[in-house]
Amino acid sequence: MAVESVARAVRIVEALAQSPAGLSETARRVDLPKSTVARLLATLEEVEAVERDEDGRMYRLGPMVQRLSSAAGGPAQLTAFARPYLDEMTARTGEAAGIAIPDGYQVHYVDQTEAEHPVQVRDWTGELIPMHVVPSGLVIMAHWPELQTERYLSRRLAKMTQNTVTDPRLIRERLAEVRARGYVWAFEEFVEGINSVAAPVLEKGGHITAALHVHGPAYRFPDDQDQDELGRIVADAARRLSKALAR
Amino acid sequence: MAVESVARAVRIVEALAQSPAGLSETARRVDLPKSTVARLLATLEEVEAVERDEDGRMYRLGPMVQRLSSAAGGPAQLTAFARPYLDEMTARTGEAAGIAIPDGYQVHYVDQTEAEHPVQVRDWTGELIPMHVVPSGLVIMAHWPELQTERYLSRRLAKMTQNTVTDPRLIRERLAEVRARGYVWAFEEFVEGINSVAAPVLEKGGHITAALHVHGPAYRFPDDQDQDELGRIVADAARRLSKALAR
DNA sequence: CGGTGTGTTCCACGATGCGGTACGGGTGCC
DNA sequence: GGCACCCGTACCGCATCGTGGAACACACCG
Repeated sequence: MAVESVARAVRIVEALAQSPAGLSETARRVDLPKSTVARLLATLEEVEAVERDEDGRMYRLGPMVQRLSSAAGGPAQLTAFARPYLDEMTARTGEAAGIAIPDGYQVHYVDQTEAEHPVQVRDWTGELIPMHVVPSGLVIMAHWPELQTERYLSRRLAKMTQNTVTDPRLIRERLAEVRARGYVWAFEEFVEGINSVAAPVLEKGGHITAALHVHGPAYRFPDDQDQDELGRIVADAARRLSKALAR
Repeated sequence: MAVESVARAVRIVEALAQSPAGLSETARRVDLPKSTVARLLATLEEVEAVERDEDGRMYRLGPMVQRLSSAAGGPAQLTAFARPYLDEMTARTGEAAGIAIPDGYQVHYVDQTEAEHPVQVRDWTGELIPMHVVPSGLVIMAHWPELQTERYLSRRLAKMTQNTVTDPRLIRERLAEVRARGYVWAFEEFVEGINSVAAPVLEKGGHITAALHVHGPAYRFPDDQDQDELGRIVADAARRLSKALAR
C-alpha cells in the first residue's frame, strides 16, 4: 500500500529543506545507503525537485519546489480552501460572495458563489479590476508597503461610475479605515446598482493573501441587516480563513 | 539512473498543483493507469504531500508542501544563494558582509563573511537585534505595510549608544530615504566603533525577504571609497540577489 | 434500470529498484 | 610526501517491490 522509493524521496527532500547538504550527509540524515540516496537524488535532480550548486557537491531544493509553493498559494488551492467560507457568507447574507487576489495593480476575482435570489449580480470570476474601485482592492492596498501604495496613487486613477473615488487623499483615508475596522464598503463605485463589502485574508506577519467580499443589488443590499453587521460577517469569515491557511 | 515511481509521483504532485482533482482526473492528466496513480497517491498522502478534502474525493497539495515552501524561503536556502553575493561585497569593500532576515520586531543576522583585515568586526551570526538600530533593520521597516511600521514606532525604542536614533519622526524620515536611495547608512548606532550600510532584498511585488549589509570599524570605514559608492555596491548586490531569487 | 462516471481491491508477472562493494580523487594531518 | 579519511561515482547480481490489467462496488442521471 506504500511505494517505498517515493516515501524515501520525500524524506530526502525534507532533509534538504532543513539545510542544503552533500550526498553522504544526506544519506546519514535519512539513514539510508549512499548508493540508494545517490539514485534517488539523481531522479529528483532530473525533475528539478533538487539542484546542485556550482561545483556539484551540495544539493538544495530546486525550482520545482518554488513552482509548487507559488501554486500552493495560488488561485487553485486557495479557492479549494475558501469555498466553505464563501458558501457560509452567502448563506448568512443571502447574496453572492467572492474571493479576489492581488495581481499587480489589479484585483483578480477568482471565485464566486451565487445567491438563491432570482435577481442577482453576475459572476465576475476571471475579471481583472483596478484596485481603487472595489472594496476587495481597497482592502488589499491597505496592507501594501507604503512605497507601493504611493506608487499606485500617483498614477491616473480610472473613474468607473459617478461614485468612484479617485482623489488620493480620500483613498488614503479609506485605507486607514480598513486598517481600523477590518472591512470596508463601496457603494456603486465599480458599476452602478451594486454595493459590496470586503475584508482581508492575511498571512501571519500581516502580508495579504486575498480578500473576501459579498455584493448585491443596491436596491436591497445592505438592507434589513445593517452595514456593520454585514461587515462583521465578512471580516469574521476572512479572519477564520486566514487562520485555517496559516496552519 | 532514474527511479520511475519517484518521477511519476512528482508528475502527480505537479498535476495537482495546477488544480485539485480526483483520482481518475489525475490519472488522465499524467497519463497513467488508475491503479498506479491510486497507489502513488496513497503514498503521497501518508507523507502528507497531498491531502483529501472532507468527503475524500478530491486530492490537493498537503501540509508537507507548505512546510517545504516556508523552508525554501527560510534562512538555510537563502544563505546558500546569498553566499556568492556576500563574498563579492567583501571582495569589493574589504570589509565584513552579512545578510539579515526579519523576525518579528527584530532583525536576525543569519550569515556573514569575514574580511581579510586582521582588525575586523566580530561575527554577529545568530544575533537578534532591534529593527531601528541597524541599517538592515531600517531597510526592512521601510518595506513594511504602514500599519506595522506605526505599531513598531509607537513602542518604547531602545537606545543602544549615544548615536542611536529613537525619535519616531526622524526614523520615518530615514525610512523615506531608504525608499528613495535604495540603501542607508548607520554610524555607531548599534555599538560604538562600527559603521554599516544596508540594502533590501525584495520579492516581486515589493515584499521584503532580507537585507544585505557591509560593516567595518569606524576609524577606516567608510574611508577611501565614499559613502555613495559603497551604498551603490551593496544596493547593486542586493538587487541582483533579488533577481536571482525571483526566478 | 442500463449506461457512465467514480474510487477500491486483487493478483501474477518480471522489470526495476536495492544496496553491498569497489574505485578514483580531493583534503588534511602527521 | 605519504598515509588515512571521506567524499562522490560506478558496477551488478538478487529478489523485492512496484506495476497495471481486470473485476468490483457504488453513485448519479436519463
